[in-house]
Amino acid sequence: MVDASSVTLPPGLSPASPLFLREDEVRRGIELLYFGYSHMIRGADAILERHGLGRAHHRALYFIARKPGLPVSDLLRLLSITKQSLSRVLAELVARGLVRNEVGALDRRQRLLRLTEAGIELEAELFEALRARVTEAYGRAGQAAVTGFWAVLMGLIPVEDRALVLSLETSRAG
Amino acid sequence: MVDASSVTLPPGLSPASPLFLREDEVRRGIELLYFGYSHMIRGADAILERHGLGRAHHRALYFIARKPGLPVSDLLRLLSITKQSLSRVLAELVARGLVRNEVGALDRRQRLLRLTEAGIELEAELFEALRARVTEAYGRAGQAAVTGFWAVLMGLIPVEDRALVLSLETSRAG
DNA sequence: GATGATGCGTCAACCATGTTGACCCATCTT
DNA sequence: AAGATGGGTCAACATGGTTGACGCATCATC
Repeated sequence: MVDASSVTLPPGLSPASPLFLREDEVRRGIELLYFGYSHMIRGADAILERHGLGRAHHRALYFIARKPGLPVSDLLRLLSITKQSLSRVLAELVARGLVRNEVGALDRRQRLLRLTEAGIELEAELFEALRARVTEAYGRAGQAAVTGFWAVLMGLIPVEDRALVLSLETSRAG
Repeated sequence: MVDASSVTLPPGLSPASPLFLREDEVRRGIELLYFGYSHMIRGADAILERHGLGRAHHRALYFIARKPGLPVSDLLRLLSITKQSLSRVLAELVARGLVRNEVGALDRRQRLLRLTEAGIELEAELFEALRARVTEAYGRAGQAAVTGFWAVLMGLIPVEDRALVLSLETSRAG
């Protein structure tokens, strides 16, 4: 349990009532999730197009940036796609000099993925597009709302998959 | 401003700190949105497959169920796809007897979309799959969290598009 | 009442991104 | 030495999107 102070609501949006498990409230959540997700993702499309890349490339770049040196198998699990599908994306990113491929030190069968300098630069540009939108939404809604946002979303993830998501968190001392 | 009581966090997830606009907190939001959305949507895949339908059909069914009698143009705006793409989906739904097509009363150029009895039944089944997941997440996180969840997501939607989302809300007297 | 704009449907070609299935190689494990 | 695992690759195909061009019925306007 965590104390939440206050949540600022955008105009037209009423707060959850005690009957927040009714069908209408569920549909509202589904719709907001759909539109919110769509718009956030769309925010990077212009940049991607300028570079001749698609959303699949963006997802791969994002996770490689997030976990530099992650093996292909980890990326496969994060993306929930087949290796055939991923290999096409990865091959293009490598060909464009955005991603690099090292042999694993512990297990030489593994291929550890990293962004090149150019890759880091592009991912930063893509991230900035998302960051602008997310911090705007965070800031307007407030700290308490953000905690609630996280809590509901984590609850939508099956328990057995949560460790994977938490594994992305930057470990920080303190 | 709305008072929020308390938010229950899943294990492993810390609440937003006063520094909740930092890069790490933004990335966490992006990731939770990605995984939460993906898993929610995936929850209907088994039903869809049993009926030989895809996610595109699901989206169309969902919005037609939500706004019975909506014109094709509204559905196009909700889905953000081209009419050529939608017409393929719609034609299949009509052929399967899940969606019906009326001529508009005010404007006879419009085609107003409705679910048939079979369509209503299927959509209810699909909705139930999502509802189970969403109410579970809502219930575990708590009412205050849900309000925050909505507030952040609405904030991610560009102001000019929010009316469209709000137009889906069931108007309720009182 | 002709003219133009609008809502919708359709043909065709193409693109992005996913799938299944089969097969191969290098490397790790036992 | 034998088998399991991580990864790459070829090929065929599915899904769901795009652009562009065109046609028709209907509405709105001068």
